[in-house]
Amino acid sequence: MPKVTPILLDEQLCFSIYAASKKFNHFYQSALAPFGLTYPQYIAMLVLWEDAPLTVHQLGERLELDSGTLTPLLKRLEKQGWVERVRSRTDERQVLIHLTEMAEEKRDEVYARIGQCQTLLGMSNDEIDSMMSELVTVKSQLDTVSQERKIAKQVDKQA
Amino acid sequence: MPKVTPILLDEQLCFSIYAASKKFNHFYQSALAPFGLTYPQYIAMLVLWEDAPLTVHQLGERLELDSGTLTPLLKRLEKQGWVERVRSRTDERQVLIHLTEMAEEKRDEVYARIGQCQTLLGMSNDEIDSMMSELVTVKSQLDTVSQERKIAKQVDKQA
DNA sequence: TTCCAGAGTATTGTATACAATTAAATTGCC
DNA sequence: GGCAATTTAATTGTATACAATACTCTGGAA
Repeated sequence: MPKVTPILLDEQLCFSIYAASKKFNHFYQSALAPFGLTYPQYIAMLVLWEDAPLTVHQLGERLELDSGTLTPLLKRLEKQGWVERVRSRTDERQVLIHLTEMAEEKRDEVYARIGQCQTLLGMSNDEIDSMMSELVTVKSQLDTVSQERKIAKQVDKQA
Repeated sequence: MPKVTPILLDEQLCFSIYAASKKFNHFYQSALAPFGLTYPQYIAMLVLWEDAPLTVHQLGERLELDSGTLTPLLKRLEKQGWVERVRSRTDERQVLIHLTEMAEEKRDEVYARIGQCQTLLGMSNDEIDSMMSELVTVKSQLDTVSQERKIAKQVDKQA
């Protein structure tokens, strides 16, 4: 009997995404070094530059992160002067994340820096569009399958 | 003057990859729950099932991880009975990662489990191939740009 | 032989992630 | 109005990642 082998293409796809994600992370970290921002911190700032103030929960929905990740991340952003965490008066459960003046002032600098670095990537809009739509497919498949914790059940049904 | 905006497509591409990577991670974690393996642990096992024994360095090259990540990961795999870490006799600097009997025995079970779960993804080989080749492009771009720490220099040259 | 540059691994420190739990505040329902 | 269920953040515990450093070992040069 031949060796049982896993579906290698899927493996490789997953690993490629995993590796690309790490590389992007490093790329942004280098690009944003002058500002001392990590990639997760940067995307949090991006959302806030659009829509601040937001609650931790609202920010988490946009970034697909929970309070276990965001609370310490936001504390670090606060310590570095980018945001202020303010307990809401109308609903004391909520913490509103406000931008500081520094954040407003540095926004265009950060945008410009990222813009410059991204041009180094040299991907066409078509290439990007195509990848994005495929990634959306993958993500929604993964959502359907795993978000509802159906994996075990479905596999067990097969057995 | 209009607001300066970053190159949103690139942002979205990066975020899509970042989010997809996290979802894949969770997907594998659920699928492998019966074995108690995380995704990074699983890909380490995959490589070892192909080629054990390997040194930490060799494993790290395949997985694109350094000893700072691998050492604790491998210690956990050892504690759970999947591998043995054996200091090489011919070169005392090296640590050889061997598979345990349990690992050999469970290999096909793990493969089968992943095979079952992956069929739930429902992507065609063509779709997967196309994504992979695009991801390889992105990764090599990121390698070229950032691996050699050229980002700052190149941007500064533009200024 | 001795010394030293480099290789290989481990450790330390910082920053994510996320499941699970806790704690506080609010809402809904009687 | 009073209390249970829900919502929202924070906390705890585990597991990656990775830069920077430390430490040991090896092989070659003086």
